[in-house]
Amino acid sequence: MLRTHTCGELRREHIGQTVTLAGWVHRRRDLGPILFIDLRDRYGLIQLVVDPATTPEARSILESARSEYVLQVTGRVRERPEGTANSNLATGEVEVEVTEAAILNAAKTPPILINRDGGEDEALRLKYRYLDLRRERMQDIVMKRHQIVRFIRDWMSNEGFWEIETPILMKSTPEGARDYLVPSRVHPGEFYALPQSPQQLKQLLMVAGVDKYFQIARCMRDEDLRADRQPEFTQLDIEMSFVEQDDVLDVVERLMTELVRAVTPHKQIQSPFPRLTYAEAIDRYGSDKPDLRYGLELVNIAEIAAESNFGVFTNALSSDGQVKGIRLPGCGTYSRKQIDELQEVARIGGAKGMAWMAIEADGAVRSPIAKFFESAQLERIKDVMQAEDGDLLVFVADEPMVVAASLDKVRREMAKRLQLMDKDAVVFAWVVDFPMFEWNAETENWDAMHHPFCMVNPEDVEKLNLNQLSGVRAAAYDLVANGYELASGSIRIHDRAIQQRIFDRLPYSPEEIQNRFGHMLEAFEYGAPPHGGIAPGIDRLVMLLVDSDNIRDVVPFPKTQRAEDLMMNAPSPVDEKQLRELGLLLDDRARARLGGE
RNA sequence: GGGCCUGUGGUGUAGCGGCCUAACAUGCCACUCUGUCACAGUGGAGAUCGGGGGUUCGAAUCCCCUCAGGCCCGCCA
Repeated sequence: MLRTHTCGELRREHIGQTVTLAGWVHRRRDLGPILFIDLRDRYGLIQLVVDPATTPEARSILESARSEYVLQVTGRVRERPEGTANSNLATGEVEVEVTEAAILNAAKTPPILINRDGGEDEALRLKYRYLDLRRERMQDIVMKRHQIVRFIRDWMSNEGFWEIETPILMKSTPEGARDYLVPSRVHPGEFYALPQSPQQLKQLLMVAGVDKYFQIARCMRDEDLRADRQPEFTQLDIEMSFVEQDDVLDVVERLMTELVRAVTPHKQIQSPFPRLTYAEAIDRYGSDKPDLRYGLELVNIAEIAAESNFGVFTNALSSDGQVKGIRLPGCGTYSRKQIDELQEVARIGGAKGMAWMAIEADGAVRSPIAKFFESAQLERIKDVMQAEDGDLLVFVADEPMVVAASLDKVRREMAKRLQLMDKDAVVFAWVVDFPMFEWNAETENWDAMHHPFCMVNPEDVEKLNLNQLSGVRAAAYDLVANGYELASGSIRIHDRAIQQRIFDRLPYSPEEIQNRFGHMLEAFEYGAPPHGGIAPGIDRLVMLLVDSDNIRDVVPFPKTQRAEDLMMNAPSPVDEKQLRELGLLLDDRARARLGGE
């Protein structure tokens, strides 16, 4: 070893010992003859003192040491002189008097400052990610992520789950997300797909009698990125046999509760987790992943709106639409400009406009649409929305999904502006009873909302038979927390007949079904146990627990919004020879692009 | 595919038609300094303002195109 101790571990009890340390120059304070260096490693900082009076040799070696140089030093740990202790440092009561020093490696001046946090253009941080990761904040996140994953592995193992690896080279499944494809050299013209999730394999493991499976599984989806979405991400993949919905929820609820208490004890969580149906979540919050740290619930004013003379409201209602509003406490003094900004927020959700009523301090209603309402109707609106003097009421009238999406956007934006989110609260909730089918306007077909192996709610089997697909609920559930979808799962179909009835409703021909799912259907004929599972997203969980609102913070080597790795420069062109081996040719568009660069 | 925001010495910002021969902070270099800890002090180097085109007597500043990063819509079973 090049060291006897780490920089962060030295304390009073080491006083008098001769130690050898290795680390990076965090900061250098040259007072002329005497030189102080803060030496840094993963474990912390320690102050080195280099005094030419006692060790002229070491002093001259370290003369050239600059930020981020890698040093090895030997010296005696001693108490700092009276009055010079630094209480900001864990090692602040001691220092190391250097007697021997070696520069293990010099360093160019780094493009980002390791000893100062953030602020740079993120592209620069990503290009020099190995430097960014040296910073205290990033090291804390990397460590926290390790602790979380380690806790999960131990906990799941103790509960009797087996961790089992599944292939990365998989079969393409055209439904769902776009696959990342890997060409086969042995079979030119054929492709593997990287897994979007180990969904089918974990179900097959249940058929195999594994009973309780988990995996810290990497998943890849070739879809566009968001602040909480990377093209590759990590899931805690779970599957269990002979279980019902409550059994799966119970496992995850206990895991999450114990995990948060163990790893981030400063976070407040409530237990048991509240449960909302999908319909209730959409109705009250306009979202299937509501942030329950604050209220600002959606209120239906259809009854009153229907009696008004406001055409936008009455027209929406007469064409199966809704009229809903949100009460924004204390925002009655919003200026025209502030309201316009909010309208822009509502438009992002698809609304064509946003009506508003400001309640003045004396209770009077100030609103461009007030003239379409009788004063008794205005009072009823104030009443159902529980409006108080000084509030602002905003309304959207449109088809239900647009009302939900717009008011969800407004609700989230206002929670931010009014600072209603408690940073140290993690409010988990279960969203249950998801619809089984989703109308796809583009293909004009019904798609499986979760996936086609998802169990139908037994109460809705009759609707399935009658082909009333919009009302069929699935035994599918999500775990949400602070406005994020944290996990998604379902009880699966183990009954071949019901499975067939689901496939009958989906836009697949018998040949397609055989081709895509034949192996699953065949497996299910050999005694598949009733089973179900769920998959919490590790990245989002870490985000939540380290107070980050960006997934790139919690992924050591993330990709940009255009799915590039700025450090490695991936993706990149490959040799003609590699393409030939795989039987691949670039088309004109691809060649023009590469030639033009 | 679309909307919005950002891009000025190494880094972060200011400047938003002529006062810019581009300012400030920090970092970097040199010198002084024996108890600092974001050391201090003095001096110095360093950017033609993401790139291209245009408008103008004059462009970092206005317009168009383009590149890069971000947020969002679509997409994400």
